[in-house]
Amino acid sequence: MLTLALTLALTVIIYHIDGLVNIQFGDYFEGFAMVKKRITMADVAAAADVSMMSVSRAMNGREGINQETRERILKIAAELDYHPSQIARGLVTRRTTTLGLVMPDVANPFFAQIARGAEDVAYAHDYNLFLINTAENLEREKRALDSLLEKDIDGAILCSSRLSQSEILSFLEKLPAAVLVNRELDLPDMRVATLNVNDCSGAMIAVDYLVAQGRKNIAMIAGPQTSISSQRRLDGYQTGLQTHGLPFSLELVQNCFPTTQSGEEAALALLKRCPTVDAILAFNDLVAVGVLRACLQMQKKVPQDIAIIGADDIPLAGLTNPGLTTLHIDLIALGEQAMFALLHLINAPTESAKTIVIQPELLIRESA
Amino acid sequence: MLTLALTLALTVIIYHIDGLVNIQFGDYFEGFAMVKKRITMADVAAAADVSMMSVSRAMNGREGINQETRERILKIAAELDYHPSQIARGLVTRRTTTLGLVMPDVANPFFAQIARGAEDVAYAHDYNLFLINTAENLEREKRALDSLLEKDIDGAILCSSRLSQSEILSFLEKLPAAVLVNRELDLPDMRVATLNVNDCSGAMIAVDYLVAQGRKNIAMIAGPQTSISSQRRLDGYQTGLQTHGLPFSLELVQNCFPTTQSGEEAALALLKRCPTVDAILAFNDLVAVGVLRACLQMQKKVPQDIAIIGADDIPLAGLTNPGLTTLHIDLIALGEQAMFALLHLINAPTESAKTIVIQPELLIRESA
DNA sequence: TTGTACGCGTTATCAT
DNA sequence: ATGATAACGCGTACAA
Repeated sequence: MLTLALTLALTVIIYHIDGLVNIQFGDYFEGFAMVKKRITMADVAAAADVSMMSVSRAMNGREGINQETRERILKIAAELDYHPSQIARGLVTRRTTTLGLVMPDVANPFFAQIARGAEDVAYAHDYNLFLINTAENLEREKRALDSLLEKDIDGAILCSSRLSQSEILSFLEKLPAAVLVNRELDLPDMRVATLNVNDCSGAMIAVDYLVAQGRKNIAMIAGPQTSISSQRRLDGYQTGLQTHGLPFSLELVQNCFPTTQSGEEAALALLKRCPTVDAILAFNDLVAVGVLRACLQMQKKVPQDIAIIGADDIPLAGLTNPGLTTLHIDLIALGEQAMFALLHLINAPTESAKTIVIQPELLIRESA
Repeated sequence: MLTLALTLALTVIIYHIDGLVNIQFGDYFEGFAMVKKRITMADVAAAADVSMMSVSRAMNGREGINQETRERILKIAAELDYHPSQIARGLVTRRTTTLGLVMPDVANPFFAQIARGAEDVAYAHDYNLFLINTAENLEREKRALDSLLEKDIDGAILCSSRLSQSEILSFLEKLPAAVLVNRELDLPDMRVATLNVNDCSGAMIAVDYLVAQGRKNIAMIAGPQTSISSQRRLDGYQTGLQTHGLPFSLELVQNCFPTTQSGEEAALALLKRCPTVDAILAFNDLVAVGVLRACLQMQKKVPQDIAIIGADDIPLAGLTNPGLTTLHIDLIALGEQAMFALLHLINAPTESAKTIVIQPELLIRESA
């Protein structure tokens, strides 16, 4: 009964294959649901009474076809609502106009902004983007990368990858192109660009500023010890202290996870351990907000008693009270740049690896 | 010279096709870079001295193959690091284990959280997710959906789609399954589930609470007029006022874009127009933060002079000072639920459309 | 300018 | 249990 009722609405196309008459229904079943049949190049060719090659040439804007026939074919294709199967095309061309975007967590505004910028540029160039969350989980990252490879992506952007150098390399060698964000490459590869924030310099600038403001007891809430950018910021912090003849002590450094919650706990611990601290450099803005809350709890006025400087300038940084002084980088632009670099590698291969470094700028609000 | 140097490192595989001897290099060039050759099923079959069908059966865990041979093939496949081409498989099976996630803006924490939840579940079920940003641009949304269709996705989640009902329907009929978030469907379809927040009820609850707190002049900063959820919240707001015998006036409603900036401007305009307002219902938390800033500017104490209630409970809501009282919904869980619903539609088709409604709960912090 | 034959890597069908 | 062959929808190479 069901079948009958549905069948009535079907269009029937009759065409010849190998001398046989084939009757094909316009729609087919998928589970209990009816999916509109996909129009193929053969359908268009039949309707336009030309060969599939002419349709192919017309659709892809290739040479070697009469302008009239091209327009006629295009018109018919549009009428039939024909959309070429990228998957069939990919099988033969080995290009899928599909890219991978791999990051620890899209819910983290830092990465969300990057994703936004990257997707915008990808869209503008007719590429689709696979979103992968690794959740900082190494196994998950590896499995996800394999799945991308199985889908024949043309390239990928890896953000803050946890993979070892050799794991990264073995992934990259199966890919036409890739961009590494927040990660460096030991062995330069002409198919791989790297894009890093100059965290070290940023931290030094922050220390300079704090010293100029008369701060003498500058502490740091660092990120996870595995985080490359945290290591670089710690470096800059130490160097900054040295430059100004300030003593460095491990007591002044507290690690935490890159969350507000964890930042708050770390700051609380730090402030109890070193009550004389008058400035705190935070791993990033999320952590800085945690520090802000800790100060509030400890009845420390910001910036009077304690100055706070964050990093990244996520939107949240401009919304706290007091507003967060932070090391600004344009994250959406960063995402765009990463995608530009990737597309460039894919479409106009260079001879040497590109190394992009982004310089953060101190954005002074109220917290320092 | 270059070619020569590289050629030395290549593995050479010789096999027979149609009686011809074919020599194929282990790697090939893509631009100037060398991509490791993809191992195919034929390679594995040759290495294991079986037919491709046996390899297929072994890899897919199908019946009809000797346990010993299966294990032998699997071992060889692993040694060769063989990964089946999902794209070739998709061409024949019409299933790509690929889904679409369409939203206005991943950089908006509301959607970022949903994306996070959805990706987690998709990953757990071995699906890959295409991320699409529409930027609230109708043309872009349509083009992006077409590109997804061309890539043969198995299904999609559409968040806050701007498409007309007929446009949505014509998209859906080409898809095996879909989930609509923040959007309803006129015509029930067994391949489509809808997932909506009960915004109307949420707004009513908020009004109830404000009235119970003694507020008498409750205004609303609504979202864009095209936003369905804004319309629903406005509905609840009006009904709530009526229930308590409070007068409704268009003067008390101000529309804005769903950003903090725009919310701030709208609140400023509203407060100048109606200085006696003692409570504001905001379209969402982003807007509510804008309202908070406007109050700060106008020297109005929150919640003493003015109470503010937001919506969605994005992470930011818990970080402002004062903390934002808001209509809480678990956004990550929402994303998970949407993805569960989609996978269910794909793998276990139901007979009737599923309509999921999420009930927000008032989360009282300090702003009201 | 247009068309034919074939292959991309896999699964389905039907033999054996 | 295993294999040969034909699709899937398209582009490339070459022929007409």
